[in-house]
Amino acid sequence: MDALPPATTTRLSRDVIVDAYLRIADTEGTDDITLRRLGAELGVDPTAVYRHFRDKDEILAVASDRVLAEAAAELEPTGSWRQDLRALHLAVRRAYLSHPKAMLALQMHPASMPNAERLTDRVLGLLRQACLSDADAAVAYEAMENYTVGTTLFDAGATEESLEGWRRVYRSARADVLPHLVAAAPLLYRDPDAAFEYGLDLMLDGLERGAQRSEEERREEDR
Amino acid sequence: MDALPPATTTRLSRDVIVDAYLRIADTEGTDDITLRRLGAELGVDPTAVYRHFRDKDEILAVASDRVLAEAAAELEPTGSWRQDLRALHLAVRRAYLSHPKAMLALQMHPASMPNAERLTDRVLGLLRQACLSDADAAVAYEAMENYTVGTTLFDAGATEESLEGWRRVYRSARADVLPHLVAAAPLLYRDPDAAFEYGLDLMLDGLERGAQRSEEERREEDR
DNA sequence: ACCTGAACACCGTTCAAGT
DNA sequence: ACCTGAACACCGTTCAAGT
Repeated sequence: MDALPPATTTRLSRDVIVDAYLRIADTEGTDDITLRRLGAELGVDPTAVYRHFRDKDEILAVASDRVLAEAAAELEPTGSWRQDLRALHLAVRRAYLSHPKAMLALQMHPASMPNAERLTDRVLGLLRQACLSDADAAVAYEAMENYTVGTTLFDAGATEESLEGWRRVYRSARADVLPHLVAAAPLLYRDPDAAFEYGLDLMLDGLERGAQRSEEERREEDR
Repeated sequence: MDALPPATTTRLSRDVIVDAYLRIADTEGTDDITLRRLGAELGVDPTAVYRHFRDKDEILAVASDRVLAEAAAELEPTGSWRQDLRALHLAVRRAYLSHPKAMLALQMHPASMPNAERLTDRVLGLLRQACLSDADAAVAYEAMENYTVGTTLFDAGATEESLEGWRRVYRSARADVLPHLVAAAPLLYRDPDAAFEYGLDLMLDGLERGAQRSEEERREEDR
């Protein structure tokens, strides 16, 4: 047998670095982490990570793929494409809410990320189940993904103060020229999750309507 | 008559600064502009703008409001809430595509921006026209706004290379485990505008379905 | 083969000094 | 009252040097 390297010596590796990044994000409540902070957590020079990753974005992208694995693990197919699409996008939203910066890096830098790809494959499969053509499924995937990612990145950046700030600004607008705005002010930004689900259901309604039409056309042809 | 200051002496002002910012953005094709670049354009020390704005974000927010004014000017109400909502969000998307960084600043820092408020008021009015309750109109506004802003900010950051990068990554996935992904690869990200419109129409379909239901319920009560 | 550490090229922003 | 300019406190990243 060859002599193994001492097990206690935790040497740097991609996994160790990503672990540290996620650990800081979880304990510190933000995933906007500098390489200097990451180096301190690892007890290593801030620039040491460049031996294992091309740049900072690559660290974030790999971290986000691991977060998506946890999101995917919660999901159990029900057989209803509508329910499954809904649950999947809610899970993705939760992942993005906890690690927005990491997700943004993944989105912007194309790379083979196994868990992200598995989720994308599932969405495309569910859209096909909803009677969409291949071309429509691709476009619908883009629309739903952009909706989920975009909305959630904003919600992750918002604070209770900033939301209250908008309500205050709108409330003090001139009611004679902007009546709808002033009336809606107290109702706005009360529950970002509810707003997200409302929009998601709107899109699912639209898809269902399309699916029903396809169904009708098929019966039309049959008789 | 009082003596006027010499008209040729273009002194710094909020308008002059915002003008310069938009001029650089338009000629340079990006609105990610440093204060040093802005100072050079104005022929002034980079820090001089702090006499007129609290910070950089305030400059961007004011600039974005002016861009929204141009977007709003194109719009002519047709009487159909669906058509008007559609045209409005397409116009907002165009504004965000040309000045994404500025729009992000507006979104994140609550402030009274007249043109942004006018557009918000119009959206809320159109949603009420679609038979939505005040509470639903507020939530639907949030959903549509987040969809438009989020999607467009991503599209603004994407390049033909990054989109092609995603297609390549997906194409080279294992077809036996991710069949939908591999099949969809050549169809994806072909036309971001089309994907945006597809998702927007999906949401409008959902709203119309809700409007029809409200209509039916009213007739139900009548008899 | 892997990590260190000084250094670089940028940022936005502050503040005392000028006029 | 308004602008200057040096300086500060940060970034991500490079690269020659160490071991």
